[in-house]
Amino acid sequence: MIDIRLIRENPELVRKAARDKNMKVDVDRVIAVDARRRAIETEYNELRHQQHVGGERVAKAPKEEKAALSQELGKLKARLKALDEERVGVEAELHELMLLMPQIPDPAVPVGPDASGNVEVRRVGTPRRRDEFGFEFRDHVDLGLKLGLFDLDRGVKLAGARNYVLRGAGAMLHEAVLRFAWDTMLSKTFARPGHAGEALRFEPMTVPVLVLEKIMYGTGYFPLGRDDVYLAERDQQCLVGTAEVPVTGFHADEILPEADLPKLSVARSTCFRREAGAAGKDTRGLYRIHYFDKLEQVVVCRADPAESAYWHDVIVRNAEDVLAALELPYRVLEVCTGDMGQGKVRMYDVETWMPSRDAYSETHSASRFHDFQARRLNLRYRGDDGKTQFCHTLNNTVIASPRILIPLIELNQQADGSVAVPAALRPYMNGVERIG
RNA sequence: GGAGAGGUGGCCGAGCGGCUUAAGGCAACGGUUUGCUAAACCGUCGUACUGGUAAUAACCGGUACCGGGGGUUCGAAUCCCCCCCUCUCCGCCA
Repeated sequence: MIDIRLIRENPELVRKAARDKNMKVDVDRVIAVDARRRAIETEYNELRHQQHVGGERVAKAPKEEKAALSQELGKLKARLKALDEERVGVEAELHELMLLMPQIPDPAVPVGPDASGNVEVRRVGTPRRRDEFGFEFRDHVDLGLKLGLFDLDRGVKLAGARNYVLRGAGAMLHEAVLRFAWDTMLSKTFARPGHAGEALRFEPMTVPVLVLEKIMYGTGYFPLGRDDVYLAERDQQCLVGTAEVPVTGFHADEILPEADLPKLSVARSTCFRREAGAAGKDTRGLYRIHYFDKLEQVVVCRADPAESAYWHDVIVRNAEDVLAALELPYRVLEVCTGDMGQGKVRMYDVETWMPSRDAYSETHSASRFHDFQARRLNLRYRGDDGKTQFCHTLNNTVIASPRILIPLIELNQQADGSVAVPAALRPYMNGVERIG
């Protein structure tokens, strides 16, 4: 959500944001509905005031005058009721329209139509192409099936297309990667800009993966992303596509003391995605699947763009540290306006090299929202000056598996068909150095 | 799932049709007193929208909000209906 005042005072800014983000929004309609809403409210308030004043007169009037006065006031009721009914309709329309308004991207974000407009920021590690292995390259599907790391057919039998079962060393590798990511996150300390002495840590937490719709709206996944979400309609709950949703929503409808900020949280969850718009795309293997596990980092901080930017760098770096420790080549991309999504101010994707795809492919996504989610979630803090403000929110993947197993398996394959376990993961694999 | 009790401001807790934004207490903040701390005393002490003087500052006023929604009434925190949540007991269960 953006501030309605921004639309009233600077509609062109919002129109441009929508254009740049490839979104269709009706700014004029918002302005008109908002004006009507305020007119209704003014009249309604005025009539209610009359009613209150009149009501007091009834209470104090001599008995014989009460009936006449009451009857007189009764005339207000019809108008008030009509006004109230119109207000409900107008507010509902305004709310619906506001849910569609784009967050204004940072001026530094490259303007572009889609993923083709994304800009590479840096590249770390050396990608290895399939013909550079010195033996016959196998992709993760071949390797995984041969080594018994997962079972795709039975995953489909159990749950339909894009489902799978990790087994044996594959299941262990999955857990190892996640547990390694936990430990990496929890071993670090952080300080706010200008507070060098601080030793803030990410707080580990578990969260519900089945949440109420309001949290989906609050984090910006509804209404526009609804098609990609599994619904448990009987209970009016939704399966989350990321722990970002419950973690960011954790303090919804609260006013936090400024001293409690920033809130640094990290949570693992299973993530459920319908992949509604992706029919026929990435159908091979473990790349695009309906469920996976992900460790997610979330930051809730003061409404300060500079601090927000600072934490954005921090969470990108955290992800990079994990990839570097796993010895995986990756690049960081600045995502352009057309590819960044409704609520985001700025966004970086991290793409890890996957030889089978002959490309860097998305494994992480780091987003900065400013107060977009906080407004929807009603997530505020009370500043040291006593004023309440909406927080800023950010999030990034720490690790998502099994997608990350694709480069991990493929890049560590040996001539004999076995897969070497990177040193960082061996402690989490009971010391196993080689699978197969 | 069944039966009962209950949901009021940061917390505790009165109110049970008008004079209640809501007593009282605690916490918090400002001040007086004070060698310091404490105590005592005085004051402040919700959120949002909105009107006026006015700068989105300050002040004065209005409206909404006593779990959520609807109803009765000139008027509802207070009465009625539906829903949600919490607690206790019973049942079931990892």
